[in-house]
Amino acid sequence: MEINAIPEAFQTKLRLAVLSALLTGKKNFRDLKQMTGATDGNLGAQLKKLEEAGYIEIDKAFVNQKPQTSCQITDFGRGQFREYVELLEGLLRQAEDGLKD
Amino acid sequence: MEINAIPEAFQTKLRLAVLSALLTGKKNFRDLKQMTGATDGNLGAQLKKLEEAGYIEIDKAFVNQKPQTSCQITDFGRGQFREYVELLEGLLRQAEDGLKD
DNA sequence: TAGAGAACTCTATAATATAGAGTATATAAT
DNA sequence: ATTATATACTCTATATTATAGAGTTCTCTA
Repeated sequence: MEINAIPEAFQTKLRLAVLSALLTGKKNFRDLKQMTGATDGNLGAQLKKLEEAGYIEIDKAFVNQKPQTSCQITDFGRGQFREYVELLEGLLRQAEDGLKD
Repeated sequence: MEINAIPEAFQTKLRLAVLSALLTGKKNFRDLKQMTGATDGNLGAQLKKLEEAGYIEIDKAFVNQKPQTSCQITDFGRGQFREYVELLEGLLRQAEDGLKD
């Protein structure tokens, strides 16, 4: 991953918060809404973007007679997240190793 | 730092690229323009935002009879960068420690 | 006095995040 | 049967913000 080509997934609070939440396991729409404080419309829109980009999978089903949308991060999404963190770590390390000026 | 309150500085390719570049030392306007591929107007605008937010310091002087704008990251900026990386590292670690589902 | 280079400022446009209203679907209550 | 309720949308309008690009300022040089 290049610093000049950071994926859009990491470029808004909301998408990043969703991905972060999903790192630790499946979450449903309701959970994500509560965790992020997003409105329905916005959350739906951003989830769709993350899905289209291959970062998450969305599974729709009826649970206890209620519709339930459950989301999970894909291997790709997890990998991209790791790469992103490693990129930033690398930059920080470089800087702290004293390559100043 | 909270996942729901990621600073704006980290929310666009350009600002993040500028901060990254400055981590390893001072850079002037020209350097940053070349490194990021940004246009004058856009770079100027984003530098201003970073400065207003206290992430960078901008120093204007004449060098070799030419105006030279040199930018450096502040301690605050560096600290925020580190916090941001640590936040993401923490999330990743949590996830990899097997707190799945 | 004209020209060139650097680094803007300003403004218009484009892109996109967000809010909120309305909608579909399935079930439960009356 | 009809109405109500919950969930999770879709759609559209608005607000925000990044970006491009033209024009401007400042200094020096020829």
